[in-house]
Amino acid sequence: MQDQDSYLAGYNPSKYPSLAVTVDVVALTIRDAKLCVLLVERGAQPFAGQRALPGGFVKEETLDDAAKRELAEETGVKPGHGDLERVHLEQLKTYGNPDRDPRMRIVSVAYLAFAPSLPDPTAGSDAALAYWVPVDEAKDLAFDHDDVLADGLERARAKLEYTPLATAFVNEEFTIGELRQVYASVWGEDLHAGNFHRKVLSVPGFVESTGTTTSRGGERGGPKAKLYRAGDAKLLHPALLRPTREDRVR
Amino acid sequence: MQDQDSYLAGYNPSKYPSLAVTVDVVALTIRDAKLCVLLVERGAQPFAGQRALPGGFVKEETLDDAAKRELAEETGVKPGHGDLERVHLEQLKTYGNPDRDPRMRIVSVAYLAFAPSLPDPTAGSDAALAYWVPVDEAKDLAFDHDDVLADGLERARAKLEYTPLATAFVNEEFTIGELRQVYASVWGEDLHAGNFHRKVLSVPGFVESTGTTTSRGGERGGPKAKLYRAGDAKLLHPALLRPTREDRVR
DNA sequence: GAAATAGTGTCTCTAAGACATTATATT
DNA sequence: AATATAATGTCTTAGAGACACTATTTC
Repeated sequence: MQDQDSYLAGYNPSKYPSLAVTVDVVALTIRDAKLCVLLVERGAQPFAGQRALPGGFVKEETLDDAAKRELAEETGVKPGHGDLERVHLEQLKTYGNPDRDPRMRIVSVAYLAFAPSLPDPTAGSDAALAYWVPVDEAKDLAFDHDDVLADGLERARAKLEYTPLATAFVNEEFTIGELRQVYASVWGEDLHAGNFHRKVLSVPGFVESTGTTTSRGGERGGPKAKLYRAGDAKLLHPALLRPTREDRVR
Repeated sequence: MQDQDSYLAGYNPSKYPSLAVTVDVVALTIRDAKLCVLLVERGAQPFAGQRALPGGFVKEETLDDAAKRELAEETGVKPGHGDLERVHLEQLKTYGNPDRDPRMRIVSVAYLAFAPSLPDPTAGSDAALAYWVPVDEAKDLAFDHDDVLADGLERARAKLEYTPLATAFVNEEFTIGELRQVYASVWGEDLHAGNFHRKVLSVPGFVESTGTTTSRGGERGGPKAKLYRAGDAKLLHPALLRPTREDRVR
């Protein structure tokens, strides 16, 4: 065996088979009350015609910056643009099985992004073949991206429970109903409107009132709703737990 | 911009500065009621004389296997040995800042290991300079390992709340008091014995009774304790939350 | 008016935590 | 005997969820 010291001192890069590090991004947004993921279409082998998560090589930059850059490139939204400022980005997991890419060894650091509804990438960007796909239609992705997406979805579902990240899916000002729709879309099950409302307002720092209301009621009736913005809490306490499902526990 | 397809097709490894992928392991155990981490001593520059997390280059193997191998090498416990079978290992986070190693770009995939008390590495292994250190004495580590350790500790503390992983720190058969000591050591605060006892037994699948008891009572008195083993739950429901601290929330 | 939604009220049940108590073992 | 620990009991309070209800808005 070698300790960290000796293997670093004796390392000669040319002795090792070449290896690359990429970032892949599971970018999630909500469109039409459905949770959607950003996918790109592959043109060439391997996996030609299949869809994949957006990603690319890591350059002379931090991993976080590489993920930000890839997301900006694929969505066609320039960094610095207001829309991207509000995107939450966090590292998800790293995938490095030797056979995950048939051509060479590629270690991919996956990121998870939560975004409010963003413009369609195809409109006015150089990301010709990127688009938002409802997550339940995102199957048979290239490489091991089915696994990456599944891990990203589970992380997103769990994070809604104990962090205020649901606010990353809505506009800066939002109604409690819109927030509830985020939970329903991500968790895939409806929540009781009354209880949800009371619960959200009772968690310290989750949301704070703007003092204003929407200019009109719901599309099919209902009163004007009060508007809120994200509060200063980093963790929800007490948490907002998913309806218990026995099969998640064992 | 490039989509994943074109950059892979056009990639020529020799064009890029060389880059290596390593795994580093935050291996935690409990010794003397204190949470300890496995560290190795560095002999050469950079960071000579400082301590670091055990780790090494990823070979022709999965990342998980690389972490298992490194842990076995540094602890001097052979894979296949009973002790290592019970070690819980999970991926923690990947660290890839361009300047984290002064010599070349190294992307390190950190792993987190929970182990029952293992033999001292120095005794009878080739890991001459590895030893267990109480986590509050593990400061000024080499590279960015202070950050890695901090992330690992926070992950461990959080995981005790909603998973049965505390059982990975104790023997196959254990008493409720031993389990409580794990929580106290990892969280750094004492727990109320009576309430903890009732709580653990009330969570379905957390522990199951062996029907036996310890052969003698506590060192300083007290009745023989019933023995338990880990149950089949993968998640604790309801969770065993840390005593609330306001500063964790904002 | 019919229908939908916002927001509140009420009730029940579970669970957390403070604290007390009993039993059993050790030195 | 003194002390420590295991295990259980009791009480209070917070919170989750079911459900009802009112008010307000749209079509």
